[in-house]
Amino acid sequence: MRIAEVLLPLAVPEPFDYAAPDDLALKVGDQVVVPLGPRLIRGVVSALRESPGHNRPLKAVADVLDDPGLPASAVEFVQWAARWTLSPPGDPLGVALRGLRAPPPRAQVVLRATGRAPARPTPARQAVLAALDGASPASAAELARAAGVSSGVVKGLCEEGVIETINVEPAPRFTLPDPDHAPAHLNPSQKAAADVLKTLIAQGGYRPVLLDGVTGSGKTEVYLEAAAQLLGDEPDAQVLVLLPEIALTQAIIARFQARFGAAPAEWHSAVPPPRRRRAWEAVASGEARIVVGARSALFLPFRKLRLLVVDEEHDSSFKQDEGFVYQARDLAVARASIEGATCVLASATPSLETLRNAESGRYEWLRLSARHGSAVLPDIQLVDLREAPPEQGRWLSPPLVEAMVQTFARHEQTLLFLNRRGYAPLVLCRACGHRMTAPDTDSWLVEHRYTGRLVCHLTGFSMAKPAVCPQCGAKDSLAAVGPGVERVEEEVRSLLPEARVAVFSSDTAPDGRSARALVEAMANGEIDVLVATQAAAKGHNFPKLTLVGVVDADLGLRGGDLRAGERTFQLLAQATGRAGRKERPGRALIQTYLPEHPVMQALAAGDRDAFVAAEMAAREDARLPPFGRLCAVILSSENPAALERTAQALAAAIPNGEGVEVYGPADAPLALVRGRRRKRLLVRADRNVDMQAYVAAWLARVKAPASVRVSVDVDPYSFL
DNA sequence: AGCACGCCGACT
DNA sequence: GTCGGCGTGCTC
Repeated sequence: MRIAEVLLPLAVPEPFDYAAPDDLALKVGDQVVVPLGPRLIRGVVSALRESPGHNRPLKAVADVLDDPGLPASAVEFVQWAARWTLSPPGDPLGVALRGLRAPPPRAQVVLRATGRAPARPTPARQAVLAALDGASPASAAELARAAGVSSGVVKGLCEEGVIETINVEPAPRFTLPDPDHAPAHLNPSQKAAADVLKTLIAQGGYRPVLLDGVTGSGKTEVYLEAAAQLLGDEPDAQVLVLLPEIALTQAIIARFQARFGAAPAEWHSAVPPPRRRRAWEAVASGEARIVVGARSALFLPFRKLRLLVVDEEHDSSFKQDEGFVYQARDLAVARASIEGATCVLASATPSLETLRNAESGRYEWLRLSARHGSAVLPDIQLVDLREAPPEQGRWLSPPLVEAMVQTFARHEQTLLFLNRRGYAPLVLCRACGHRMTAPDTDSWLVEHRYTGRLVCHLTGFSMAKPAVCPQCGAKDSLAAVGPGVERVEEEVRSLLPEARVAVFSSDTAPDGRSARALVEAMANGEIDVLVATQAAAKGHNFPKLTLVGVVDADLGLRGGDLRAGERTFQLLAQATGRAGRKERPGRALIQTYLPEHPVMQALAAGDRDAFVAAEMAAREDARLPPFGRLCAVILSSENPAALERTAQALAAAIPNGEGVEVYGPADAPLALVRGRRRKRLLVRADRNVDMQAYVAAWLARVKAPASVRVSVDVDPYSFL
């Protein structure tokens, strides 16, 4: 008999077997309805096999759905992703089917004038016709509101035949990109890279490529031209561009629109569900040729994916840290391999993992040298805060203040970078030393002065700032400790009272529109000093910006995270790269207590290679990524005793294996989150070890009680 | 994810 | 004496 293996969007560890009735003519990727216990649920056929018999009675597949199926390669990718992340296949399957949850957009109706004159042209009726001129309202109520009359007036006009409703095509179709619409003029360095890339794409098959070039060297044009050549040669080919943040999609979509005369499909969580469904179907049918999106776009049902670009590949936002935990950059390489596509990883400061692959020759390495146009890299200086400390209660050192004053006098702009939202990261009682923390958590509450509240940045909890210390009851004893962007803004206002100062953080620019408004104000010179978190560090171009001040360069280095140095280098290189992009030379001042640290030395020298060499040597010594691999096993429970017992049981069951060590159990750095205690074990494995198999075998030995949650994070980035 | 089965508190 | 609380476990 014929057996269908069916993936279900549930937390079950493997596909379930069902009898495949011959009359359904099933194939891999079909969406089917299957019985599960007492109910019927949707699933996707992952394999079909012929079997002489079966070990137990099988239920039969109930039906095939009309919805488009997943291409076989997408099914393979879903299963690969599940194995890689040690997750039930239902997790990636759920992501892959997410676009189908919403109904498709309904046919739209608009009102328009028929041209017939109303029998009695009252003022109200004339107002309606005036409001209709040039507008296309979707309902009588909307038109009535626009005209300032009651909807009865509109209704009367409809009945008289003065206004009619017509059906229009739902959302605009995906227009085909035109590869010859507006070709870019590439400089010699870009052209050389684009030519290699075009050759690789034309050869076909899986090809991983690192596109490596400093900020402003024009990486986007390079992959745009490569995509143009591909779409010219193979009109049915598909291109996916993955971006680390939703905020960056608009800019890239505009670039594609300008280059190809057609907007690409957009895919991320902020796209309304009906439009997402249309995009999903357009990708499945092959109608959408270019997709720009965030990490989950990786799971779309491409028919013929030939080019996959991961832009800003080093960005830690590609790591999904909640729910289904995955690193989209790594999965992108896997998807490209399954699809036989070219995979371009682009960055000015590539991750050490990617650089290692490029150095070893596993990835093609394309380097862009020159900065675009006449711009030069900024002159970068370290400010040793031990020698030039700020005044008591201030955060800007005399050299930085001096530079800001001069810059302001020349009517040029300053960007002060501090990756810390709010006014102060810690509120503590001067009388008893009590630290304000979120309930059931160890994490500090951050003071926000704009809103007068204390906020937990991890859980979103917030409360009004209390008048007395909740611990000892002392009055007016709560002191703000340390700086956030709001506090630096306050300092700038007192230093430069005439300057126009603004703050750019996820608080002042919570959505794309307000972020764009701030970026535009800055670009138009309406702001003299911008105090910003990392929200403004990437992707924006400010021609009149000539001074970048990094308020606390050591911030990212505290906390003992494996990638602290790497991340700090990337972020600061990015932030200092903002200065002097047009003809004016830029300057960057980096405040640090650790001027001799390799990260700071490399930044000051503008020498990425020196930093990478030092960091690589240290990682190799410790056999840490990219020379080894890590996997975190995190236990959490509301019951401390059960947590402790499970941790001990797991520790006792650690299998022996060559080239693998397990550290812990230890309290997780944030040991208490939402009332749950957390413990962590960390696996380190050599690269030639099948780490996933090792961890799976280990966890299978121990049966954790339901009160203890066990979660696995392959290649962890956050050590919280 | 549902949905059932299972042992302990306030009701007709 | 029952109705029902949601902890635990199973679904091909």
